[in-house]
Amino acid sequence: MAFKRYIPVESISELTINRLSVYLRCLQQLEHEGTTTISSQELADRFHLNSAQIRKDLAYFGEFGIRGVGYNAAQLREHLVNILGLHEERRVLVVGAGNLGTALSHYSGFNTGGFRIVAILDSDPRKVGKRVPGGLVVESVSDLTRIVKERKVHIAVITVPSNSAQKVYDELVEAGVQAVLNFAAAQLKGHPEVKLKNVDLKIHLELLSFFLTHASRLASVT
Amino acid sequence: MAFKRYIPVESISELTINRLSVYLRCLQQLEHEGTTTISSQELADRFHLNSAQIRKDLAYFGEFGIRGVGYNAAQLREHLVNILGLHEERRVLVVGAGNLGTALSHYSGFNTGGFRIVAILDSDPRKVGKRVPGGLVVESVSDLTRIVKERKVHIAVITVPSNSAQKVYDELVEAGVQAVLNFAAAQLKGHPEVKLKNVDLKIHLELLSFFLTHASRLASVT
DNA sequence: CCGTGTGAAGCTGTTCACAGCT
DNA sequence: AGCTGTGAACAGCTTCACACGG
Repeated sequence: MAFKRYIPVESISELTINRLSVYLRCLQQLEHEGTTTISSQELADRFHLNSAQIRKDLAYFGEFGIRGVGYNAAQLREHLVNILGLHEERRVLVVGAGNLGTALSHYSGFNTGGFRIVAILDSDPRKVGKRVPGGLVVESVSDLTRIVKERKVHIAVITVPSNSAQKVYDELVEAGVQAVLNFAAAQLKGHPEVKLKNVDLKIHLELLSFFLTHASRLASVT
Repeated sequence: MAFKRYIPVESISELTINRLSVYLRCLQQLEHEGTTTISSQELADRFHLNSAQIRKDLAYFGEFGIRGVGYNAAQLREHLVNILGLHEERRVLVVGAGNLGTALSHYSGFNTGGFRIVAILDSDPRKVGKRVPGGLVVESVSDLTRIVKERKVHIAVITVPSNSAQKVYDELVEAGVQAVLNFAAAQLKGHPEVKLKNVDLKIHLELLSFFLTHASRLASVT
């Protein structure tokens, strides 16, 4: 572990972790622009963040700045990569070769910066054997357990219809994946030892719809 | 407006609105199973929510329950549809016919329950004119303004590369869209009168990576 | 008697403001 | 002199617990 951890991980909020990802993106952009040193205030002004919050978020993991100066951009980026565990390759399996699964399997964000999609599965025999954009060939969901074990899958992404999501989830856990990202609108249950993150894309549209309906004066967010 | 609003919309948190979407999904499932009446406690047990929070969230918008009994599932669903503004059709435009844009344009969640994708645009002449799964034909981004006006687009979804996101966003605002859902990893700025929601899919993978790295004892989350 | 609706309490997350280091 | 790191104040969100109405 390249950084000192000051407090137990369990007590760090997901909000903080998500912001670390944001800071990482900001630093990558700044470095790309040639910035070498940046203060929390500059970072905040540039990306509409709060400087105290940046300092507090970082303080959970160590002292990365120099008082009176600021942070070394490259160094801080490296620290964030380590904190987020992006220095080691994470092998990702996509289950469900529908629209979303196919898109994610060759979405650049899912094949860079520490992540690599190692397989895409589907239960539909007509899809199995077809090559998806990005180069992977769809494999059968009946080989799920074998593939998870052989390719040492860390993270599984579920993009199957909601009525088969629970079954897939149970198989994934049984096969030994360590974390699951679920895009199906289903309430998955039963395995507290595997980190599960549910993402509902429709919720964002419904939020916007709410604001359109009630807009007297609107405000930007996120 | 079919419901009474008790407090100003501006003071209702996005967290509450997002939960209303969740409650709506739960009710749809319950109705599908034949449930007609449900208490906040049952709803909470069934979907791992907090009953007081359900009641409080609903209380922002009216009194929908019957004391001593609970809520009528169909009625409450209808109220939520009204609150979220899903009773009127929302016309959605997707800008960017890459992997994600194409997937979203025929993702069922984006073409049901009040939403309808009316066009998908791209700047690449090789993509323009091609039919994407779902039936839409890719149109040129140079027709953006005309399409937004003619088809009365309410919501735009940005799935273009991050370096062209700001340009697209500015054009969309200029053309008169009312809300924007941005999937590009870019800090969009300049138009507080248009509701903007940023979604970063990679952030979820990075969160999972963090937990894999630091897992001593893991916990499930949403 | 039971479950909603809601003030009040408790908790979590954010921001302030400054001591301390460079 | 200036910016980090951080306790303390503040704000916002969640949960409790019970009065009230059906």
